[in-house]
Amino acid sequence: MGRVSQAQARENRRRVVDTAARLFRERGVQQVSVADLMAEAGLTHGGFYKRFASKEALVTEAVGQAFAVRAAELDELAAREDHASARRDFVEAYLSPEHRDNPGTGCPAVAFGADVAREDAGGGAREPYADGIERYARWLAGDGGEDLAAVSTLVGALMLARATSGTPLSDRILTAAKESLER
Amino acid sequence: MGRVSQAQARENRRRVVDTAARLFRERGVQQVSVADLMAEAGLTHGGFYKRFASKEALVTEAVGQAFAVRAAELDELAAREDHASARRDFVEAYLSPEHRDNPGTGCPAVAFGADVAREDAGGGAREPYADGIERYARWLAGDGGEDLAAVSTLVGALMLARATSGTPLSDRILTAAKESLER
DNA sequence: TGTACATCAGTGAACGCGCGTTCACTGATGTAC
DNA sequence: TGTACATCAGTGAACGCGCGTTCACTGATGTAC
Repeated sequence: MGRVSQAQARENRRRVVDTAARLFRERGVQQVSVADLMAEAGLTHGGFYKRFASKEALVTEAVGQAFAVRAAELDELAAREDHASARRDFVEAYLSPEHRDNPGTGCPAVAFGADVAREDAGGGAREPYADGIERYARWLAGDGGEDLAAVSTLVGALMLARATSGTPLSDRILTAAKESLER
Repeated sequence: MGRVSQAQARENRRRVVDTAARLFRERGVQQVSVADLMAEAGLTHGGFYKRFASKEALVTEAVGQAFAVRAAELDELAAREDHASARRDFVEAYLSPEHRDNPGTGCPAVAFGADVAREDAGGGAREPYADGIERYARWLAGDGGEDLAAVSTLVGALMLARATSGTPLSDRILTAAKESLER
């Protein structure tokens, strides 16, 4: 193939991170090989280590990227309507069957939770993860405080709904959490 | 070593399941090899397939076993005091730093959540998992109903506290969820 | 109760496979003049 | 502006390793008589 322009190289790298952010959330970090990932991004696996120090380094970037996209969505929602409406719309979308069934573009806190929890304390993904959670909590409170209980309810309900997906319990979890948060 | 008595064989099998229930929760299913597991149970890996159809089948048993132990603990707690006190004690213990820091003997809903969510809908672990969640929810309600929102808050807070463990945010999550559930 | 033998729990080496990572190579891009 | 050459993004084969699983074997247990 030969050398590729610097602009194209940057674009390729960006596409690898975006693809990782999606695939890691869909299947879990362990179930996505470097070769899978690169193929999905339209490249071969050999070049991976020209751009990333290791698979683990990519995980850190993918976590940061996924949270950054989410933060932008939250800001956009907040800009469009008053806080109470924005919060209601967000909770509604978060606890919807669509969100449950599409982890690839969904909440990084749920999708990366187990992986980050098992990473050693020194692992790089813990920092963007914690920042993302704080941001969720402040956004939900809306008054400068942080609503960490609401974040817990949202995240827990989505994880449980996914783990029980296919059983009638799954929808009941989403509904119960929604009612509890809109009270 | 030669043949071992039937009683000893049953005991060995039980120890493998118990060890799996602990190690899978501590490190995650993928990070525990069959050889690791058998060594930790004091056996060699070769005999594994005399007792289990596959590693996946053991996961299903380990999930069921972990939830069964938890259910027994809940029943014992409920037998000792009135529902309000039992619930308060349970929430307190569930959202403690000790529980956060000891996943091996802790809540299976959190430890197995990601693995069960990614298992195909036909996977065997989904059923014991969903049963375990229903049991939590009914126990927390105490009146014949089910408090799925409270389960979501508990599970979400524990997962987030583990993923942010080592940062000051982790303790704040536990405290916020506790206050929200004791209101 | 004692003996002979079949059973089978557990052993340890081996298998095939996929993974993360490395590396020599290609050839278009970027740059020095 | 045009030319010569150095750079380096991406390729594809190869590496070592660990994993889930299989299997021939050992020898104490269990049982038929």
